Amino acid sequence: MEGEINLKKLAELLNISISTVSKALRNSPEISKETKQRVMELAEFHNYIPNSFAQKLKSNKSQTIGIIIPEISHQFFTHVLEGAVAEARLRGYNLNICISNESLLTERNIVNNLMRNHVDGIAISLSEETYQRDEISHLTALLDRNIPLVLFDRITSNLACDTISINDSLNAELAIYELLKDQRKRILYLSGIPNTSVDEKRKDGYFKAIRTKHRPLVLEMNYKEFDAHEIVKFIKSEKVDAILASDELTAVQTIRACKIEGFRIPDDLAVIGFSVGNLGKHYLPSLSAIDQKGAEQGEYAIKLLVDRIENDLEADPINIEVDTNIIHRESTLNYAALKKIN
Amino acid sequence: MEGEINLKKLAELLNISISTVSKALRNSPEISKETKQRVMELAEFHNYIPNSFAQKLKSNKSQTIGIIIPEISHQFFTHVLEGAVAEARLRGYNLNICISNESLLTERNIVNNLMRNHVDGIAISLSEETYQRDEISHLTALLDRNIPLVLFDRITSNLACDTISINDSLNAELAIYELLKDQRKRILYLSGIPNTSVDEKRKDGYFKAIRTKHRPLVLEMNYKEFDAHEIVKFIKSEKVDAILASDELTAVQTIRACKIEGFRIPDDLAVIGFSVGNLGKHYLPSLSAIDQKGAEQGEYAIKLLVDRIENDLEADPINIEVDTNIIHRESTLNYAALKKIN
DNA sequence: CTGAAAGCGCTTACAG
DNA sequence: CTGAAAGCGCTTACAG
Repeated sequence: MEGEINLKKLAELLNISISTVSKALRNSPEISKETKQRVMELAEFHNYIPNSFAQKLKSNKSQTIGIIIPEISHQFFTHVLEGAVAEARLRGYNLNICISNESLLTERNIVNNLMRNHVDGIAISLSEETYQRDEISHLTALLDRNIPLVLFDRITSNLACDTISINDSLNAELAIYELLKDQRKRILYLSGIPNTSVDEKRKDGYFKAIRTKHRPLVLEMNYKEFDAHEIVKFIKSEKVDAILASDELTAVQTIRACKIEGFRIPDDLAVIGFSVGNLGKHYLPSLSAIDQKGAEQGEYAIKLLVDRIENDLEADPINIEVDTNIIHRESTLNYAALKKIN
Repeated sequence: MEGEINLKKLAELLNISISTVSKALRNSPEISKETKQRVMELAEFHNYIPNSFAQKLKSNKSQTIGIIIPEISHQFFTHVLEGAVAEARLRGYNLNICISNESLLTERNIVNNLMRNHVDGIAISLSEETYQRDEISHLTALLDRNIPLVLFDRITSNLACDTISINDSLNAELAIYELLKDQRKRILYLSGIPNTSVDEKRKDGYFKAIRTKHRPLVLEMNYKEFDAHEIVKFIKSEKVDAILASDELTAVQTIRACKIEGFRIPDDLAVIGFSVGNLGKHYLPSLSAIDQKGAEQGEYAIKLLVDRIENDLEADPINIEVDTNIIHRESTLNYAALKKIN
């Protein structure tokens, strides 16, 4: 046998037509039992795999969904992938996982590439650069071509498409209320992922909650350029006694810096961060955190997309808000209480 | 304009033949400058994107590489992805990222799917189940079809294909020598990822180094079912004074459990773990670790694969061992020394 | 320099 | 129940 086995070769070997082989393999009711069996057996024997390019060319459907995440350092996005992978398998779609590395150019190239590959739909969490520059023509191009698009987590309201997110603003607000209830008076919002929709919303929620009570304190410091010295200086000079951090990496790096300086967590300084991952879960003290429901966001993104693809939805964009909650852990309990728990 | 734009429609609009349009777009020297320009302009105007299915059907090349990782909780594998993504982009290949979730069945489905999609090559780190049951027929099937295959990190010698790895055994050995030099006498090898090639090799290295000096101590405990109580009990009863952990999650969970029990790290207990990620880097104490060079492994895997695909290599399998080293951090230094460093 | 024709490997409406 | 034929959208050897 030279080259790959295909329908033509199977047909020749069986002395029947290509059409019959094709129909037999697809278990068409047109074909007799005996023929089907002969065909199936030979196909099995030769390990026949249909050429998907030919099938896709014919059907013009790729049975593939593209998912674009902006980065992969925060475990949140790996949770999203886990949810998306599971749901895609369930629904019988391939998942094409892409990473934009927070770059608009890369994101654009990815989208073009996915279009060239005729994906049936795309789920995306916007890159920092895309959001900051509000350059979304590569995404409107998708909508123009009627390719279903779902934004998750890092979204924008400038696109008429489905979205999945948590209520970032409300969750920040609730976190601040908890800290206020604990008599914290100098509460800092520490922004480690500037230029993202979620950061802005979290900041908004913080402002809303804090304004009635105290003067707001905001510090912006990208988690990639975390400066332990600067953060400690700020906390000391502003007498910060609690922090709401925009993300897990920022929260944990802050706890570390402060513990080295002799701060007791949570006694001297309480910390809550957005996102639950291994980093915060296993830290000592473990990090109190707002669960962003990564797996659910990934799962719902695929669900929505498949429903759109298969035309099970109304035309109007759907905006899903995933329910969430605060996980209370050691970084907001005091050690006395902790002793009793463990 | 109804439906998608394609060569035929462009040709009609321009009143020239499909062949000429095709050649013009591929910038063929056969075509005149003027024609090329007319074609390019119209294509641009209509946002023409060639149908990749048709192109791939014709060329029988997908320009795509599949990469399969077993899980995504350990940051090591996200490092691999980062390296692979960058190298694939550089070489002009698409990367199809897949996750087997440590399941043989899933891994097999992924491989079949990648085959159906005619990927030009596959890079894989074996799932736990695949390795444990030594069920590799889905991978030999690739070799039978002359589809280039590269194993990375979690490899097996039962496949005649290229491999990328670090010297797990030697690195474990060296780590133990360091602990011995520090006068540690009761050194435990803590295995959090049982049934993987890397775990076995690390254990081998541990045995090799420890045997001449002390009685070996091995404890197997999957990182997913980490039991703080049990580990502490073991450490106390065996008077363990140092640990080599097979992975970062296991190492960090152990440090946490022991610190809560009052152990001073590293004074009472020194810890080294395989793999460098944010978890160990930001911990307090930060985790001394063997760098598994995730990004390099991903990068080399793609490099090798592309070289194979483009026939730039000899037939014999190539086994690359990536150089690595121990990152000395706080979990193996004592705090007095640490004070001076910071 | 341009174009007609064959072919990549499938699927399916149609004929028998 | 089986098969001949057209077509999915490209590329390219060949003819002019």
